[in-house]
Amino acid sequence: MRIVQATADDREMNVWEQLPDGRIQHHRHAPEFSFFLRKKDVTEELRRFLTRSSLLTAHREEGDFIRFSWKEDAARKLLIYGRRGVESPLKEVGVEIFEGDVRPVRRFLVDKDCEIARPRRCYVDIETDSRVPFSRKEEARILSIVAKDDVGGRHRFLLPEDSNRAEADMLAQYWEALGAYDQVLAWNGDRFDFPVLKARTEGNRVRVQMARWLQLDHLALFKRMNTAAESGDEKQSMALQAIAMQFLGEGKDDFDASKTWEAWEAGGESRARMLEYNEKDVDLLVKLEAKTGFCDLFQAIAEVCRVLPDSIGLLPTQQMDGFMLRLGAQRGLRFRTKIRREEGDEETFEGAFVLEPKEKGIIKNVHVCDFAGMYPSIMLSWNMSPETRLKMGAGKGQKVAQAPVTRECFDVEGEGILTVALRQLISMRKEWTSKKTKEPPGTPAWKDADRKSTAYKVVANSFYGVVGSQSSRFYDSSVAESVTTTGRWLIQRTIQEAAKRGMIAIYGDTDSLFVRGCSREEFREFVAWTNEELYPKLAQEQGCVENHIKLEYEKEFERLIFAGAKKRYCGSYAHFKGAEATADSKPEIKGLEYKRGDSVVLARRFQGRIIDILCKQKEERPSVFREVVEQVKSRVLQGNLERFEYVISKSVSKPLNEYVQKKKLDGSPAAQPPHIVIAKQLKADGHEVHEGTKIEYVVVDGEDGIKAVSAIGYEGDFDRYYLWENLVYPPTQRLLEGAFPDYDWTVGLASVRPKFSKRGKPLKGQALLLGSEEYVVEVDAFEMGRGVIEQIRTLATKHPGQVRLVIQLTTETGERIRTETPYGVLPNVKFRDDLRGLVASAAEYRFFEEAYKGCVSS
DNA sequence: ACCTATCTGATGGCTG
DNA sequence: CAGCCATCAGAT
Repeated sequence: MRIVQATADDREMNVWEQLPDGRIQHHRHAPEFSFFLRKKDVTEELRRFLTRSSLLTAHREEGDFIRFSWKEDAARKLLIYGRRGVESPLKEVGVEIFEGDVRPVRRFLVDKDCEIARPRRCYVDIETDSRVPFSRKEEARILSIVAKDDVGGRHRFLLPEDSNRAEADMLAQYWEALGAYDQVLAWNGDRFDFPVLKARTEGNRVRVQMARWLQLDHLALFKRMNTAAESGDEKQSMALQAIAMQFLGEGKDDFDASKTWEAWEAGGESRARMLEYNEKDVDLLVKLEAKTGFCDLFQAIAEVCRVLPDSIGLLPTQQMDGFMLRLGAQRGLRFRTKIRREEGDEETFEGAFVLEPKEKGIIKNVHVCDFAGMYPSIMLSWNMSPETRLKMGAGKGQKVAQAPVTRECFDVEGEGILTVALRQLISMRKEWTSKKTKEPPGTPAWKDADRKSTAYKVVANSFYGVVGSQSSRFYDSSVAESVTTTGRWLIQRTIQEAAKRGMIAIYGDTDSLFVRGCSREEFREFVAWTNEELYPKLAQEQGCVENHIKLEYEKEFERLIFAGAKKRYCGSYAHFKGAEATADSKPEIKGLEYKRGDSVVLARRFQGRIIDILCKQKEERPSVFREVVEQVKSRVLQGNLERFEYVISKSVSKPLNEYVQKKKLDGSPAAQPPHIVIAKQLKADGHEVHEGTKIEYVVVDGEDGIKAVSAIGYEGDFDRYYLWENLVYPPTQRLLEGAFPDYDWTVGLASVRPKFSKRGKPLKGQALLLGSEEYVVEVDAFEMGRGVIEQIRTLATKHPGQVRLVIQLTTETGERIRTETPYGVLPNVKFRDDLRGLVASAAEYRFFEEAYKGCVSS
C-alpha cells in the first residue's frame, strides 16, 4: 500500500492511498493508541486490571510482548505518565512500557505493509492585505494565490472584490485546483501561508478537508539541506528573494511587497502587477528545486525512513523513529517510551578530538587522510547499541567489545539493533552507488540512484546524533560518548604510528588528520598499512568481532594557512583523491569569516581577496599583502560604501522574552545583545520576529556612544572606525598573521580611530586652536566621531559662548572648502545627521551636505 | 525537537 | 585605559 498522506485525531484516522493507476483512495480508520508490555511483566492481576477498562479496545500477544490498544490517548497517557498527584499505576508496580508515545499515524505506517508514495507536488505563494501587521496575519484578507508545479501546471487566483464572499469563492477555487496535488510547498509556509490559508478557509466557512495535503515548508527544507554553502553570502539572508539571487542569479522584482493592499485597491494594471509578483515568487520555488533537487532528496529520505514528506518529516528524530520502529517491529523488538524531560536535568558527554594546529606560516605539501564514515563504522565494529551495552560490565566468559576510553562493554554475541540498521543502510547505499555507476551520468535513472545513495548516507550519519539527543527515543549518552571517544582514540593511535615513521601530524579534527613530512607514495603506503594491519589489530584487541574502520587518503594541500586557531584555515590542493589540481581549482576554506553569514560583506570580500592571493596567486611577499590592506583600509575609512557592504546580520535563536536579562553590580539592567535590542523594537512595530529571523543592523557612532540601529530603511551614517577595527580588519589580520607570523600586522592598521591627546595637543590631521577670547576647534569632517564631539562639548561647557567650529573639506576636484560656525549650545550632535545643529543657516547646511558628498579625503 | 568542539564579538567587572 | 577574565550568544 502506497501512502500519500495520513492524519489522526482522537476520534479518527484518515489515510490517503495512492492506487497503482495513480488515483487516490481515502480510508477512514479508528486511531490506535497502544503500548507494549513485556509478557513476563504482565501478571494475571495486571492483565485483569488492564482488561477491565472499557477504554481498552484490544490486547494481543506479539512475540515477547503484549500490545494493549486504547480508544483514546488520554487513557493511555494516564497509565503511562499518571496524573498530577497520582503516580502511573504501571510505574508503581515497576513495569516498563514500550512505545507508549507512538502516535496512531506512525503506528499505522510501522505496522502495516506501507510504502511512502511519491506525492504530486506543487508550490504555492499568497499575497495578503499589507495593512494588517504580521502578528495578526490570520485577519488579513488574501488578495491573490498562485500555485504551480514542476511540469508547467499553473493556477492563479485574484480577489475580484473586497468581500468575504469573494474571498470564500477564491479559496474554494484554489482548493479545487489543489485536488490535482498531494504535497504543497511554500517559503516560510509553516509560519505564514499555511496558517493564513487555514484561518481564512475556516473563517469563511469554505468546506474542504485540508488535512488531505502534505505541507512542507520550503524554507525549512532549504535550511536543512543547504549544508555545503560556498560562502557566507548564501547564509546572510533567508528571504526568498535573497536566496534566489544567490542560487538562480535572479534579481528583485520592482514591486513593493509592503504595498499589496494599495496595489490591489488601485485595480487594473496595478492589481495585475501584484499577481505577476505573486507568480514570480512561485516560479522561484520551482526553479530553486530544479537547481538544488533538495525536495527530491528529501523524498528519498522519507521513503527510506517511512516518514511522510512534510515539515515534521524533516526532523532527524522522526526519521530515525520511522526507520527503527519498523525494523524493530519486523524483529519482534520494541523500544522504550520517550520520556518527558524536565528542564535543567540535561546531561553532557564528551565529544570529538581536535588537534591544535602545530605549525605557522604558509605550510607546504600537507597530506590529509580521514576515516570513512567514522561514527557509523565505530558503532558497527563495536556492535554499539542501547540494548547491547552491558550496564553491569562483562560477565564471566561473555564475549564483549570494549570501548577503549569509556570502558563500556558491548555484547558481541548477537547483533545490536542499531548495528542491524546501520548495516542495512550502508549496504543499501552501496547498492545504489553501484546502480548509479551503471547509468549514464545526468540521466533520470542516474539522478534517482544518486539521490537514493545520498539518502542512505544521510540517514546512517544522523543516527549517532539522534542517539546523543536527549529528546530522542534512542538516547543513550554512554553509547554516544563511547562513539566519540573511540574516535579520539583511533585518531591518537594513528598520530602515534605516523610519528614512528617520521611523519608529523600538524592538525586533525574529529575524523581527519593533516600530515607533513612524507611523500605521496609514503603516505599512501602508511594509509594502506593502517587499514591492513593497525585497525584490524586494534579492533581485535578490544574484542570487536568485525572491523569496519577505514582510513582514506583524501587529498594533499599544496599550501595551507591556519588563521591562528583550530577549525579555521584555507589552502589550495595539490590533488584531490588523486586528481591533480588545476589553476582554477577552488581553494578550500573552513571556518573563516568568508564562510559566515554573520560577518559583514566587506569582511568577507576582503578576506576572500587575501585568500585568493595566498592560495591561487601563491604570493609570498608580505609587502604585496600590505598594499592590498592599505587600499581596503582607505576605502573603508573614506570611500563611498554601499549599505549592503556594512550591514550586520544575526539570527534570533529563541523567543525574545527568553533572553537573560542580566543585572549590573549597581542593580541596573545590563545591555542585551545589539540584535536582540533591535529585534524587540521591530516586533513592537509590528514586524515579523521569531526564532530564526535574521536581524540586519548597522553600527553608528552616536553622540551617546556606539550603538546599533536597524538596517531597515536606514540611510544615515555609520561608524567607519568601528567597522574597520572590529569587523573588517581582524578576520584578515588573523589570516595574515597565520601566513606571515613574523610581520607586524598591527601597527598602523589595527587601531585607526583618532584620539585627542589629553594635554590638548592635536593629533595629526587635526588642529585644536585655543584663542584667548574665543576657542576654535578645527577638525576633519570624517573625524567627527564621538571623541571629537565630546571634546568640543567639554570645551563648550567650560567656556560658554566662546567656542567656534571650523570645518574644512576637500572635494573630489581638490577644492578646499572651509567655514567657521559658532558652536553655541550643542544639541546632540552628529556630523551628518545633526549638521543643522552645527551651522548657522539652512543655506550653510545645504552647502555642507553637498560638500560632504563630494569628499574623497579630509 | 541530531551531537560536541571551537571560535569570535558584545558586554561587564576587575586591576594596575 | 589597556589587559584580562567571565558570560552569553551565534555560527561553523
